[in-house]
Amino acid sequence: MKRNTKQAKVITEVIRSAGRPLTPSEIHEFASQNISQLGIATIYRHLKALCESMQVVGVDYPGQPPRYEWVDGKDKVHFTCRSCDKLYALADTTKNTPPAKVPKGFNVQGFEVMLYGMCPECG
Amino acid sequence: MKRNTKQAKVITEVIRSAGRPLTPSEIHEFASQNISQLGIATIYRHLKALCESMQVVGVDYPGQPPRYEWVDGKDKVHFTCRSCDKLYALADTTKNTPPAKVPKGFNVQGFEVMLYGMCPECG
DNA sequence: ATAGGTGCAAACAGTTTGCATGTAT
DNA sequence: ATACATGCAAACTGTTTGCACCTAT
Repeated sequence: MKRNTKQAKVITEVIRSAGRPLTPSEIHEFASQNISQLGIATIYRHLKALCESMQVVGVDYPGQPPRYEWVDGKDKVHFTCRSCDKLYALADTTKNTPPAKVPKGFNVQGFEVMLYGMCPECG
Repeated sequence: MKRNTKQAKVITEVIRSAGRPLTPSEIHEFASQNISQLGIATIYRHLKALCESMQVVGVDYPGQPPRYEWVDGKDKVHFTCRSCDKLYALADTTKNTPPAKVPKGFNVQGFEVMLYGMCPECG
């Protein structure tokens, strides 16, 4: 994706300004407010490219659709509410230290933490 | 799934003895060695039931197919190799303490850690 | 005997791909 | 001018469902 097209700008901006991980169809929905006729395939093509260039990262949780969020080097901790299924990005309080010891031979380059429980709204 | 059928026994045993998270088609493949004609739908039906009864848990990682593993109260830390894509279940060395602080109002009931990097075979 | 489980095939949802058209460079 | 991106629709993959048959209770 080397060209600075209208679609590229809008899709990137939607993900960057969301503040939380979005599903492909959420991204499509939001970006469509600026570009009618926007095809869902274009979303997937940009997501793939953005993931490969490490600007966007996927966040998966069993039983939920895959989501994607902008990488700012901070949000590696997520919280899923067991009641309302909302997914929150929390500040990384672990200071880039992997929160677990690993056996010899494993070389840890990055990590992700998923917490689950009850969010403030669900109590 | 209240009945103790041949399929239930084999599927449960495959997951329990695998020692690592398996994809639905891996489970199907292994269980088919004992039961020919085993339908993939039966795998999905049992996986759903086992997840609901908390005996099995899903492990998702972006870009990879969903996997399922037996819950033994220990394996909450996983390691994905960026080179060969194998997924390892590591011993939980965090002693059930969530490896991150959360804002007020969030009630953490459980957590999962995903590490990624190079495994001994690739590294 | 009967409620529940199974296999099969069809339906479904999410994602990817082929192709003709459009557009940034 | 040309190589790349887009929209559309068709193809594909993984998962779920409807239904007739089977089996553990």
